[in-house]
Amino acid sequence: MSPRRAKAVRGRVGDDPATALREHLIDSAEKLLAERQVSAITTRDIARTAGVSDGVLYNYFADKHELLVAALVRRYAAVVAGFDRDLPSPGTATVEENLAIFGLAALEVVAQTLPTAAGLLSEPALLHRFIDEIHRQPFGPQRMRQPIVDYLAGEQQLGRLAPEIDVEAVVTLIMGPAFMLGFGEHIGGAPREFTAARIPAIIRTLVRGLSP
Amino acid sequence: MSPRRAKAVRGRVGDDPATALREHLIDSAEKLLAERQVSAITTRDIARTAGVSDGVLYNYFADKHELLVAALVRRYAAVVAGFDRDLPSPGTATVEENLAIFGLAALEVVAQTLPTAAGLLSEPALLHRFIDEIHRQPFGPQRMRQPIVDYLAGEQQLGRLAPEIDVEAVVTLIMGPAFMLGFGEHIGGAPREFTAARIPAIIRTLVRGLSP
Amino acid sequence: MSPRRAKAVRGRVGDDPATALREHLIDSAEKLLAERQVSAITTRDIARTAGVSDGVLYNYFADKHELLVAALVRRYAAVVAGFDRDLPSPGTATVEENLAIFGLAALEVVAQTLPTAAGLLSEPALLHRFIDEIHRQPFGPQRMRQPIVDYLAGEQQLGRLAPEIDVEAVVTLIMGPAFMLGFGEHIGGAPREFTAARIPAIIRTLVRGLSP
Amino acid sequence: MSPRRAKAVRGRVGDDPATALREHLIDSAEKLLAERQVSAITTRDIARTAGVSDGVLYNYFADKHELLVAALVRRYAAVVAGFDRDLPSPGTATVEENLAIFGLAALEVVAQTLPTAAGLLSEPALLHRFIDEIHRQPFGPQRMRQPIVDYLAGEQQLGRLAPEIDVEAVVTLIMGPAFMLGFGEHIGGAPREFTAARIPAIIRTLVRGLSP
DNA sequence: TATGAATGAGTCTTCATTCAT
DNA sequence: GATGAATGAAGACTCATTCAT
Repeated sequence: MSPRRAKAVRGRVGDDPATALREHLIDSAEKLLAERQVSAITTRDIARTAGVSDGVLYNYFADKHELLVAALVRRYAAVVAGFDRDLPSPGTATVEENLAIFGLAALEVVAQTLPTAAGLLSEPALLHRFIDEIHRQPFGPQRMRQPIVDYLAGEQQLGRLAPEIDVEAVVTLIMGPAFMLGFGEHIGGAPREFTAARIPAIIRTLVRGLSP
Repeated sequence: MSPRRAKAVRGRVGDDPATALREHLIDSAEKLLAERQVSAITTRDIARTAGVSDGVLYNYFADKHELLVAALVRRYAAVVAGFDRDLPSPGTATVEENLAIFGLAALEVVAQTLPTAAGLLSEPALLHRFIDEIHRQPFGPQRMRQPIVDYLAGEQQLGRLAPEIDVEAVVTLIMGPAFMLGFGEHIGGAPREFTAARIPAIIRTLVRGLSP
Repeated sequence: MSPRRAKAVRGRVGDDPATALREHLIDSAEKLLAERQVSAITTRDIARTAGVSDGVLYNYFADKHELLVAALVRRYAAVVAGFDRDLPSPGTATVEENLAIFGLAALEVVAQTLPTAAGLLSEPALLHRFIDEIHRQPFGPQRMRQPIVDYLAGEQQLGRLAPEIDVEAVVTLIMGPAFMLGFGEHIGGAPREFTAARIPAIIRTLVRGLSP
Repeated sequence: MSPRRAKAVRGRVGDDPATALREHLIDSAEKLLAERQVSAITTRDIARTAGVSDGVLYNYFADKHELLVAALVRRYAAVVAGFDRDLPSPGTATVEENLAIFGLAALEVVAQTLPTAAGLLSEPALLHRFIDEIHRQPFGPQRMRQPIVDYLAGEQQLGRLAPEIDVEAVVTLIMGPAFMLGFGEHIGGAPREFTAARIPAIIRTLVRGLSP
């Protein structure tokens, strides 16, 4: 009565059978996204990885890009979720230590995200569809800045941070360096230990300011 | 009797005839690099732009990538040279004003460089050849940091900057945000006026520090 | 317990349940035939239009072509039936007026039939199956000529038409131009008003003959 | 100095080498056009028939349709040229004999043209490009009617044809039946001898008129 | 018997690279 | 050395047909 299921997802349980393969395809695309550039992923690769035939993806997605966008969103969501874990709360430890944790977390995110994001820049059409989709989700670009903003506001209330500080500027001063170091990992091949080791000094400098 | 020269470079003087066409090809590739993504540049485009035949490039370069790497290096050099222009000297104006100028210059560089750099990340083979080449040149990644380092050291000697400051950290705190804002221009379509307007507050926050 | 019927034909009465769906599929295909080229009709289109699943058609027809042939035959029958309506009888009005009516009716038939017939020519296999089928029906190609033949014979008996006339030749002289004008509508985009306006002069010329 | 030529056209002389392959490709497409429906011709077929690689055609034509249009035009031109041969002049033989010759010539043209023309109806995009092109040529649809028009006008001046006759109507009365009989050859498989044998009676009927 | 997802051969088109001239 | 046409491997996408459920 129901149509047959693809071999690849047979035995999979707890799924709506109608969407099991759709999810499986997104999984496969996401997996490929983790190992290579978007531009190097063909529809055939995805089908092979998923263990299904070449044409299936068009039963679930309008075109290749639609599938890739779904995979990119899922990947982005996973990374963002990882970022949230183990972030410090206002009032604990010292501000400097806490901000260093934020910096390291941001570096981690950048390292995981950058290759994909950069590859996306080479595919304007795909990029725009991704942007549109991400803005429709509960996590836009502000999503990752918010935890830092909240933390900083908390510390200001506790008096551990100057009240007149421009919070958004601070966020950029924390994430920007992480961004740049992450780029260096990819472009220059700098190892993580090296880039991570730079964070504390950067944060300390930021906290103390430059004046004599 | 010397061998025939391509029409496109005939009449060019002061060059070793053997390398005139090579340079001309690099010029053409560089021009295209300024207009579009690496991945959108075909060998035919380059030949057309150069006004020469499709096949010549293989007389001077092992393959398309080798030519592109040469063009990327040249482009990088040009951008770096532009960065050097009009940078402030220690002791002039205020430190905050001067650092904002560095920040804006960095943003400019990032904006000009990022699409190309990002495109490069999509082509690992090309990327590595570029990296190898760039490290062989007098300007590695440190090349752009150096002017800021020099400026900061100068201000330290003048006593306008705390002597114990970690100069490298400051450089990252200036270039990192520029980096990130530049990325935002491409990913999010933020206009230059908007990103540039953020620089002063960022620099001010950096100069003052976060402590109450 | 009788086997399940497709949702789309449930509640349909007075049919052999076993053939209800078969007929419904033919209806749907015929509907599509009226809207677009045979070559532009997919099995999926038919299934969607019929409101049934993609696979059913293979329970009733050997393949797509068999279904299409059935639909083509039905469509042809409908068009021919339309042709019969409102044809003039011998002895009424004038012969010239009456033949113009036949000419216009033929033009109408051609206009409705040609795109489909032409599309059929593109698919030899389908064409031959259609031809075989149509010859098995009570209406072959002669079916449409007969009303004209009968009318002409009637007029001959009434003495309004020369008795020595080759009736089959006249039929071709009426339908042929209609055929050609109908083709012109499709190939050249000539509007119906234009082609229809040519019929009277053609008939008049035919009736009068060419001799001085 | 000049680039190599495709194996397939090597040794071909009297051609501009630059266009030899272009012509060869059109030839090959035209050949295929003579044996099967437009819709059944793939780019690969053309390349194979031409004895060249799959991609060449895109060096000479924007796309598949552009090549097919060129082949269609050439084919149409050849048929039209054939039509012109051996047409009778006013004043020779009898009008009836001469018009029969026109009728047979038209039948020949239709027989050669119809399958292709019909196939074209199934491909609207291609059809329109063909129409546009044909209207740009010295032979539009009027091209084949003109010789008949000229002949009829000549006979009118000689007094062998009634002066008040609608010449365009006569042309349609000659070509229309040829059209229809030609269709019958394809649809019904009627042999040429049979269809050709009908022409004289049709012409005789046309010349004499229907009145008693 | 009906379902509709899965299959996979086949289509047009692009482009880096080669090589006869 | 320069030319630029020829090559052919890929890539995204369509759709008639099958078949597990």
